[in-house]
Amino acid sequence: MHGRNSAPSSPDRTMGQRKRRKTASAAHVGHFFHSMRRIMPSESTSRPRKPCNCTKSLCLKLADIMLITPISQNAVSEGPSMMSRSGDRRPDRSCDRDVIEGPSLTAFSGTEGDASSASPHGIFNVFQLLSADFQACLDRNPEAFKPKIGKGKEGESDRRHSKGCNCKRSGCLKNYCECYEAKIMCSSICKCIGCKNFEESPERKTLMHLADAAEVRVQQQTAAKTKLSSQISDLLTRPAPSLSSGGGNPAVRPNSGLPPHMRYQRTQDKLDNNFRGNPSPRKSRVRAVAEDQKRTSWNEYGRRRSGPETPIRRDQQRDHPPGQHESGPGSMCLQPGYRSTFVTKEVAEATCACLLAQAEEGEKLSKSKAATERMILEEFGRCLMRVINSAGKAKSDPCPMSC
DNA sequence: GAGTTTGAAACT
DNA sequence: CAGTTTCAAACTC
Ligand SMILES: [Zn+2]
Ligand SMILES: [Zn+2]
Ligand SMILES: [Zn+2]
Ligand SMILES: [Zn+2]
Repeated sequence: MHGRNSAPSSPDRTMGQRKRRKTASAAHVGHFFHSMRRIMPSESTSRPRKPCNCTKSLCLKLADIMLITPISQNAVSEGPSMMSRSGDRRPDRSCDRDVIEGPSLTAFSGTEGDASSASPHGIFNVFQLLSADFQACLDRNPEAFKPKIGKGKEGESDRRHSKGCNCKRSGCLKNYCECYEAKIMCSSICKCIGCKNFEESPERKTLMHLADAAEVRVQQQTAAKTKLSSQISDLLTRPAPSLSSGGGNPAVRPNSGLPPHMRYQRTQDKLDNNFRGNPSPRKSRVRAVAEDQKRTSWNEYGRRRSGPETPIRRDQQRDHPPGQHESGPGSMCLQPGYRSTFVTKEVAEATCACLLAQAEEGEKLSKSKAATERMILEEFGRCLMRVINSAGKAKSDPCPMSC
């Protein structure tokens, strides 16, 4: 049935008559092995491969099949049924691209040794219950199970494409190129035209640098987001601090463990300062802040906050030593001309509206001043969370606030 | 998401 | 071997 085939260059056409001429090719096999890697997680770090989307290529789609049916139940007589489609076309290369990194044959052959030494027929013995399509594949191409690119694990010299690429228009610097996709240089066996994928290629170096920079950027972004999230959740879970000197539990130190710009008392100072120009003793402070916001543009607001008549308090002086920018902490989006990617003017306004709503709510419910301020701060924390989540999704939603 | 580009493999 | 066809993935907008 699977006797050694003649030359690979002379395909056997007799078998095609009985069961639709479709050939399980090296492409199929590559797909097959990567499918098996998902099923048999013998490898330490075998990231799952995305299943292919072949529809017309006679791809066997073993990823799906094997996940449903145990290998032992894939009767050999049912070979044709394993074919995904009944077309009469050749297999496609796409699945073959999966084989670039090379499957770990030891996982299937049960033999020790590296992948390159595993014999195709050893593999075949393990899976002899598989369909005749695989037998045909092996017969047709004894090299089918050999990875195109040596894994080069510790040894690195064998990291080269077994056949070389034939790129003509990609410069071998896009993933169209199998060499580039495998993160290796093109070699002398490549027949590419206009290749820029060699060690000294300036284009290649530029590309590598860009990729590295992008990677660093992503890492920094992730780290910053994580840190900010933890800080905010810390704030939200903190017990309500006392605002007045005699009010709270003396054992609690509300400011401990928070960076200066997030300490509660400091924030309270900001509220006070924001409001200092309009000191109506009758109104509650939060109410006055709200009214201030209502009739003041954001630019004016920001400018006025740092106006000349602002009384400088001692703790503010600590935060803003001479020479530092005059804008208060957390007010970036309020600075004239500053444009934040995520804290846009709309976001800032929406945030203030949310805070105002909390202020009014607190007043309506006759809450204490401390309780109302606490509500406002917690609302602020929720607003920040929304901004952070919105930024994480990197959507272009102009206003992540939903209040 | 739709449309285009690309190169491997099958085929002639 | 070269040229063509076919295909799904990579890429672009
Ligand atoms: Zn496929
Ligand atoms: Zn190439
Ligand atoms: Zn190459
Ligand atoms: Zn090349």
